[in-house]
Amino acid sequence: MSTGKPRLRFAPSPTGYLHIGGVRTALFNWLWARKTGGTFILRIEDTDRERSTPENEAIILRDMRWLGLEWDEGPDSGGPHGPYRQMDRLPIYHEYADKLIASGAAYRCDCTKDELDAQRKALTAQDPKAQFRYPGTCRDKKLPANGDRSSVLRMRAPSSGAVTYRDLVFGEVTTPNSALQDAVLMRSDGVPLYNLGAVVDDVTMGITLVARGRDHMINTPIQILLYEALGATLPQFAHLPMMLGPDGAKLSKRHGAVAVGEYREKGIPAGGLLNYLVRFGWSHGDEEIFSVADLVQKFDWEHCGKGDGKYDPKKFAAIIFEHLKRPDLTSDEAYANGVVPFLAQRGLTDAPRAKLLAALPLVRERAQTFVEAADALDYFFRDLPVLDDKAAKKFLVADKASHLAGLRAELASAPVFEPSALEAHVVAWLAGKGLELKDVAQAARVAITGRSASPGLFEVIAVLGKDVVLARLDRAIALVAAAGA
RNA sequence: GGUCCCAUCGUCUAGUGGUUAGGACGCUGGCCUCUCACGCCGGUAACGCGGGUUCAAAUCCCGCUGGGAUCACCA
Repeated sequence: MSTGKPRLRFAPSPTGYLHIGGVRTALFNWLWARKTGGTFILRIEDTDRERSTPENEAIILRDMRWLGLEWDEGPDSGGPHGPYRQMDRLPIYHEYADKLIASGAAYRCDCTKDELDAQRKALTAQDPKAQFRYPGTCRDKKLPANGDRSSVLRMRAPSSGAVTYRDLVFGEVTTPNSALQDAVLMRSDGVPLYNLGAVVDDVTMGITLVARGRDHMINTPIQILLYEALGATLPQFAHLPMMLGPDGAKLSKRHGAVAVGEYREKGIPAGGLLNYLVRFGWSHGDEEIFSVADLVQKFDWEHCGKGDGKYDPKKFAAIIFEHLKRPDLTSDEAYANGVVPFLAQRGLTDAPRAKLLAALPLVRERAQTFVEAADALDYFFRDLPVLDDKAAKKFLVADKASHLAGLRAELASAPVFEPSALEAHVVAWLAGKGLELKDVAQAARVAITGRSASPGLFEVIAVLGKDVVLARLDRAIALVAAAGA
């Protein structure tokens, strides 16, 4: 605050895994903090004790790190405005609750939930369309601030007037106070509810810009009233449109993967995931593909859209593929790091780094995920390729035997083991026999890769090296001979 | 139902009074080719409706319709 630099926060609730909708919110906050040289804070809102777990918190932290959305202040790293876990901040909320009571902005209410539920039920029985609102029973009871623990804290909501604020994406938003009611701010057990916890934390942590999902927009007027009651400086607000499922319903598991962890396990690069998410509600002219560094430079609030969007798996796959194809977005080193765990899953734990880096370029434009890349890379790292039955039956046949033997001899005598030279060498030999490349290519491919589809034959041969290729051809020649016998 | 919000191809979007309404994904026709891909060229497809304002409206205003959010001692 004193530095004048923006302070932003992402405040997930550890009641479940990190959801990609949440990531989008985190990303926008993080981008703005990084672009402006501000501070990005991770705050854990764990006041829902029934559903919050330390395991979920650990998952959120792990996934945020995997995404590269590092925080400057947070529950594990600490910072000058901690603690960063709401259940560790209870005394702060109590202090602010007392301030609100003292100023008359809030009061204690000892109506029980059962009483209120009964009233609600009675009302709806009488008029099904009526909406129950707290009748203000305890408004003027002047219950002691720190007395009976069975009382909740309620805000004294104004019934007239209106709250207007300027949203960075939605513009001016006005809500009449008549729509408000005396909302509960703190439970009878002394744990704050969302509106109180968020406001007190945002005030005490010096948050200058609150960017969150549009589903929170309804809370903003209440929170603004609280800021005013506390005499605190208002932050700016930016609400982000919703990301829905392909059918327009709330994005959920039945639409596919929603947990960040699932994307990692499927071999999705983090940068690609972020690229897809940023395009949800933000644009930069016709540009679609961005590195994280691009985004830090280009992101702004002016070009955030207001309309909700639907998640599109096809578009998602296309953006991911783009990141996987382009070395400027996923460097060879990063690609290698990304694919290594999936090679390990196939038992290929000792793939030599140099060979991996040499083989990668052949696979990039053929793999939509690191999982597919590991599959495409498989035969580079086995002594002998796993032969695909159908491919072998079709192409490793008797009438190819002499071609394979001839190819073996040509490769054995090839002066340079480099793709274009190899191709020229082989094509020349074939031409002498009145043959074309396609007459031997598939048989050779199956012999060398075990499959009927692969990157360019000579590129593969060059990466594998002469000894390996000759050995594989020898095995195939032997197989053909055995089958013919 | 109350309150708030939104509305351009199927999807993500560009567009801020004058454009043949652009791009991307998808779908599709073709080219390239040792297989599979990549790539390249082309096609398909949108301003929800109705009123205004204006010489001129996808762009501004109003209404309608449609969609979403929210109305807990969840966040």
